[in-house]
This record gives sequence, C-alpha cells and structure tokens, in this order.
Amino acid sequence: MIRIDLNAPEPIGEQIRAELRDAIARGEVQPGESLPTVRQLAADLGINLNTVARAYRLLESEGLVTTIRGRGTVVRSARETPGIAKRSLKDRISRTMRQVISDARLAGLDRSELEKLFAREASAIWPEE
Amino acid sequence: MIRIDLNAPEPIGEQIRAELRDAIARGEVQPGESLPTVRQLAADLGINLNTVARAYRLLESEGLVTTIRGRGTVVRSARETPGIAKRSLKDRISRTMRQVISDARLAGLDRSELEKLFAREASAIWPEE
DNA sequence: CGGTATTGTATCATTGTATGATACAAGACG
DNA sequence: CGTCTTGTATCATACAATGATACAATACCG
Repeated sequence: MIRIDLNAPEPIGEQIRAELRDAIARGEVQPGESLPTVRQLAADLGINLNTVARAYRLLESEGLVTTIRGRGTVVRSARETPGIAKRSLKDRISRTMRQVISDARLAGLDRSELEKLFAREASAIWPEE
Repeated sequence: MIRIDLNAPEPIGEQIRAELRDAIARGEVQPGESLPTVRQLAADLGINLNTVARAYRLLESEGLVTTIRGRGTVVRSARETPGIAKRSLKDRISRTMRQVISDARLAGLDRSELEKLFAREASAIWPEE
C-alpha cells in the first residue's frame, strides 16, 4: 500500500503518516474504506505494530480517519473533516514549498522542469480540473 | 538573517540548515560572502553554538559553503558545487512536492491558490526568467 | 450466550538523535 | 610572540522514536 525508507532521516512513523495522508488526498483509499490493520501494515513494512498504530492515531487526530478497536481504521468522508487553523497551516505550506523549490534549484533543476513536476503532481491531486 | 521556531517539531539544527540553504539559493547571501560566525548566529537565535556549527558542517558537506577555522564560513560560487546524485535527489524532491500538494489539498486550498503560491516562490528563486 | 479470533491500546524498556556546557585548536593580527 | 577570533572535539543530558509485551474492546461463529 505504501512504501517507506528505513534509512531516511525522517522517522518511519512520520513517513507512514505522510504517505497515508497523501494516499487519502489522492483518493487511492476512498472514504469508507479501511486501512490495513496495524499488524498487517507493520508486518508488510517489517516494523513494530505500535509505530503504525501511532501513525493511525495522528491521522485520527487530524480528522482523516476513524479508528475503533476491534473493527479497524476507516477513512472519513471529506466533508466530515473540517479545516483546522487555516492561517498557520498555510504558512507552513508556504515554507515547505519555498524550501522544496530551493532544493530543486540547488539540485540543478531548472524552472521549467520543476513546473512540469509541479503540474504533474497537482493533476494527480485535482484530477477533475 | 534567518528565523527559526523553537517550538516546531523539526529540530532547530535542521531548520537552520534549511533556512540557510534557501537564503543561498535565493542569492540573499552571495558567493564569497560570509555567514555569521557560529557564536554570532547562536547568540542571535538564543541557542548553543554547537547547533549552528553542526548546521554549517552539513552545508559544507553539501558543497554549499567552505569553512576554515579562525576565518569563518563562506558561500561557495554556484559552479564550484557539482550536482550530487541527481537521480535520488530528484526523487526526494518529487516526493516532497507530492506531499506538500496533498497537505495543501487537505488544508482546503484549491488548485489555483496553490499555483499562485508556487509561482510566487518560484519567481523568488529564478528572478531572471 | 460463550468462547475465541481480531483489532487497537497501554505500559515499559531501549536505543538513538538533538542539544547544550565546556575545553581545545587553528588561523588572523597586532 | 601573545591574544583574539573562529571553528572543533568531547562529554553529558534530555527527549523522541521504536520496539516487546501484555491488555481491552469488538466481531464472529458454534
């Protein structure tokens, strides 16, 4: 379902969270569908079940999923998830965007390459437009 | 010179590194110019000098600056900094871009808002185009 | 119902990373 | 030289991340 990199500097719990957020935003898992069980995903990734469980709880605290013990973890529908503090969130997004662009520049990408990359990923998120 | 957030989840050392990378990419510090001394920047930010020194060493290992004890830390010129492993770097950039877009979508931004944000930040990095 | 399998949770231990306090070393400069 | 400025090394500490294990709630089946 997702892939993580055990050697990356980012903690694997954060990687799981980010990947699942992304999968949900893309609609790869639809509202109402279940995520894998913590044991299942942990086994797939070769890590501890608690690490997965913690990632699921973070997603729940963001309002993206609902977890019930014994049943599992289910993706919530979009309109059930009210936007949080939009102001600071937008600041955070700006900062991350700024830095990924800097990174790209330093890595030697030119502007048109990056624009293509951006357009491709944006289309994956907003396929209708 | 830069600003950091002591309460953010990202380690302050990483914040310093990211902010300085960004400042260098934007040309806010030109090649040949010095960064603040580790003591100076540490005092400005109210943190330990070692944390700054470690960030400087990371930048040096990326090839962005040159450090000489007793003299200071100087920004290298762009053509002195050969691109590293471009393949995996581009993958990393793609992944980060993908996730910042997902975040934005989940935060309730629409596509045109994000495109404007992207265009604005990209223009700050490639002002000539 | 009652038992058992399935699912998430809580607790505790361990490991590694980030940060800081302090002492050291190399270059600059008079 | 001497000493000031600059980065570096070493060591200690705090905290975060991960994992091992035991627990609790729900589902399911006889």
